[in-house]
Amino acid sequence: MARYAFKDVDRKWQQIWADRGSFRVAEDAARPKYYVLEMFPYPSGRLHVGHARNYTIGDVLARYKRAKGFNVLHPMGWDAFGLPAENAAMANKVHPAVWTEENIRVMGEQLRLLGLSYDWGREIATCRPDYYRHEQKMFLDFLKAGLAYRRESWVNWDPVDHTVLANEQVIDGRGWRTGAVVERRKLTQWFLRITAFADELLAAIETLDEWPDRVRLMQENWIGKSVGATMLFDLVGRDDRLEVFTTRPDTIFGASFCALAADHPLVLSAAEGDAGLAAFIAECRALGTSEAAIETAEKRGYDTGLRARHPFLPDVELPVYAANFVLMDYGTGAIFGCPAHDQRDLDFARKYSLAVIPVLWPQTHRCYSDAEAADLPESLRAAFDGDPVQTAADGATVFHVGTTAYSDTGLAAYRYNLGHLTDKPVLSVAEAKAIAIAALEKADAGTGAVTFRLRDWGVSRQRYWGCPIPVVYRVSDGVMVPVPEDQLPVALPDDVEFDKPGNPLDRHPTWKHTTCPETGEPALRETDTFDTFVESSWYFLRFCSPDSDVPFDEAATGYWMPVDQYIGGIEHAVLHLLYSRFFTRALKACGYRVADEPFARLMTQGMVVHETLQTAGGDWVYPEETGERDGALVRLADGAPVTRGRLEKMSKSKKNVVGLEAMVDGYGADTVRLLLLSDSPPERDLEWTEAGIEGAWRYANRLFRLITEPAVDLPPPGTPLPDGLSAAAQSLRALAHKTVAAVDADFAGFRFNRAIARLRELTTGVAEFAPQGPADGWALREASEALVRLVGPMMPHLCEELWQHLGHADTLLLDAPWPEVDLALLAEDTVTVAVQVNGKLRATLTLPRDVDKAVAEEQALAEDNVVRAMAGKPPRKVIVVPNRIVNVVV
RNA sequence: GCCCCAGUGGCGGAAUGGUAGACGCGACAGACUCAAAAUCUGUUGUCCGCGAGGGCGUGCUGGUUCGAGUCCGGCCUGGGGCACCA
Repeated sequence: MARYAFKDVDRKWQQIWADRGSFRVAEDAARPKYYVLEMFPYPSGRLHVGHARNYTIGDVLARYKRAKGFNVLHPMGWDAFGLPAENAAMANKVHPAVWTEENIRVMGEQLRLLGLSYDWGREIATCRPDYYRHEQKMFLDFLKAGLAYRRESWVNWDPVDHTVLANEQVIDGRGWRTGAVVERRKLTQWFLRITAFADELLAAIETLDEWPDRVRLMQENWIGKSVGATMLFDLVGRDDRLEVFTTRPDTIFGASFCALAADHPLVLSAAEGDAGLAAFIAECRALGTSEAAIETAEKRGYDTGLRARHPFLPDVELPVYAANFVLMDYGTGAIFGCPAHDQRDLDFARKYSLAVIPVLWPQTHRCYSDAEAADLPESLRAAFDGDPVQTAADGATVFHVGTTAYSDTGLAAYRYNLGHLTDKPVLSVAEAKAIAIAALEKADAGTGAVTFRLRDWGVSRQRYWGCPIPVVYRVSDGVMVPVPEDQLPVALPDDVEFDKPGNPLDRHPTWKHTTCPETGEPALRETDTFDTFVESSWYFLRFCSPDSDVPFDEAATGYWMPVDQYIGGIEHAVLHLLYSRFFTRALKACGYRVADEPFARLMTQGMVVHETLQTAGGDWVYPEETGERDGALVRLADGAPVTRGRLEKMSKSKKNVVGLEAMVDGYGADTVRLLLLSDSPPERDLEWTEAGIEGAWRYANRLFRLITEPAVDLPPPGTPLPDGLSAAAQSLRALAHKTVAAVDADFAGFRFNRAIARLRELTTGVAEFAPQGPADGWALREASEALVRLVGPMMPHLCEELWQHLGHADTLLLDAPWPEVDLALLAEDTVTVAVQVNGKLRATLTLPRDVDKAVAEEQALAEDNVVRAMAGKPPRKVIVVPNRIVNVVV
């Protein structure tokens, strides 16, 4: 049995592509361009099959577009700065640069094993000075344009290591290395002014109509535009006023308290005379900086003793709480609480026994206050806890807020006609908001306002392995001075130690000591480095002109940009993609010529997941550490029983990684590629299984044998269509042409799994084809070539080999055009029509295409099974959908 | 807590509102073989029936429709994101 020698074949064609420079590209105004980009990887170590999925999808598209006549740019590089390199440095005493470059080397070799059509001449690594010096230049431009600035901001602080922790390094509120309770601490940090573009970034989402809806929605929510009002409350016994932001100014008459972030200046000053409050603030700070941690914590507050006067009801004084659920970064860091109409406020009010005052309710209902509700039967009161709207025993509809807030927006009855601000008893919430805002403005107690959830992008990191921020601080007066462009790059020093915690740049004996470029006086360098998202916010521009002396050559980006198809994980749906969209706009504001939107089309692929193995104690176990004993799976080292756990994303920590190299070594690149494309639609997670790779391997061999052992001698390539094709040959032609059309559509829509299913059907069609006469070899060649050409983007090595086998000695499959579809072969003469009785299938009919409706109806009603199902009743109605279905309603 | 996504045979999945389960995996039976592997052929949602055929079936539950896996409402379960992981 002939097997395909994948090792030789893979090596042979990779060598030929490399020798011919097949994947080198340059701008060519005569041809349409297509820029395919997969999110570049962090060089973490070895590639596993999960990485390979992303690149395989991109490669299929790149090869497909090339066959369709496009000038395809398909580059690859390394997102090479980041925390893991420093962790490795601490754990293994290896320099981050050495560790990273070694990983790049190994992963580059592994990527090459897959036969990906990259223009490797454009490879970039963001940790190299010839990349990051351009980033420093752009930062200086941002600084000049006012798009970069410094202010104080909170970080997670490990009090034992004296180091800043990433959210990832905070586990259950404790530092991952020291186990010490993490604090929030304020540092002066650099920010990029992404909020300057908040409205623009939000509005332009509408133009991204080739992005997945859910990514667009996530970005919208992230930017989080809220229209509402800022309000000013007089503070009892003080001169200053409290400013709060609200999206529901119409509920001001239901206010029963104010709540401030624990770090609000008013809280901090109140804490000076209140040890309990100071302790409360400390507790809030121990929650860390992540929103998830803050929002999932039990809602708690502390009465500051301050009292805020209601802007419209001078007699009403609201208690002012410090609260752990109010975020200092959002709005003004202060809210008023209206418990009846906000669930979180209600939970808080019930906990601290604050008033719950409904101000609006469904217009036809009777509203009960807490006091009135107390007299109601227990059953009805309990019902209000789930839903404020209930039917009383006498049939009346009543309204009372128990433990569920009423936050519907629509037409509503407003208590006191919104405090006599209007004559109308019934208003829409939108009208009521406008009335409340007008009244606030008239009373000089507030104004309409828009707030965004989006915050400016904090880019300072107190770490070594990142791009240095190119500014210095003069020692004499502390003035910040940008490093002049001609002194770039500010390069990282090589001689650093990781034996102590904290930022090695800050500890370095000499690096930070320099002179002021303006005065020559002693100065200290900024020792913070950039967030690694800064590098990935513009790498797609650098790929267009990777050797340019400027950040990017505008002629090159003018030709290649935008990226026509961007491919990456959904985990980047917000940050990376939003930062990149911001970067193009910020660059434009600095005078660079660049399109607003960097990525025209986006596809987010799912993860590759794999079975995990775990002991009862929860230890993850490598498959090779286990064995069978007495019919049970155990860990060989200690005999502990091992169970198959759930499917997880491949990761070192879960010990479920399937190495790419071993799979390519065992089955060849094309078999691995086929499995990654065939088993799931690309957006969904894909389970890697042994059975799956075996199945793909069988197909590779089947295809190899099919083409290398044809049922009949084929005419030479390019022979014109002969006369006298048999009926079997005609139907093989129809199948081939239908498959081309369908695969074309599948590729365009990223339905690779569907395309492969169709190609398997064509494979079966070719295998089962029995030539009837001398002319039939022509149809077999046509179908075989179509099959090889169509499978080619997915299994490029094997198909090049088969293409050669089909007699194409001089031209590569890579450069062969996509097959043309003969539309005349697609139309079928007859169709199968389903016949239903009352929606249930009772028969199928074979009818001429586009037959008259009356004929279809007549034949349907004549079917035995249809007659039986109608049980002698006359048809009340017959629906005929041409070429599809006849539904008889009786 | 907030936001998002997904639930279809034993498994991965297919199905412009129109024949649910394409294609593959697995399983079972058979062919080839001394035997095994590989390969090839057939069967395979489930229940009733000798058969013809029929009942049930796309997480649950209501609705729209001649017709719902698909559209709408209410749930349930699982997964992802939440600003210093990349």
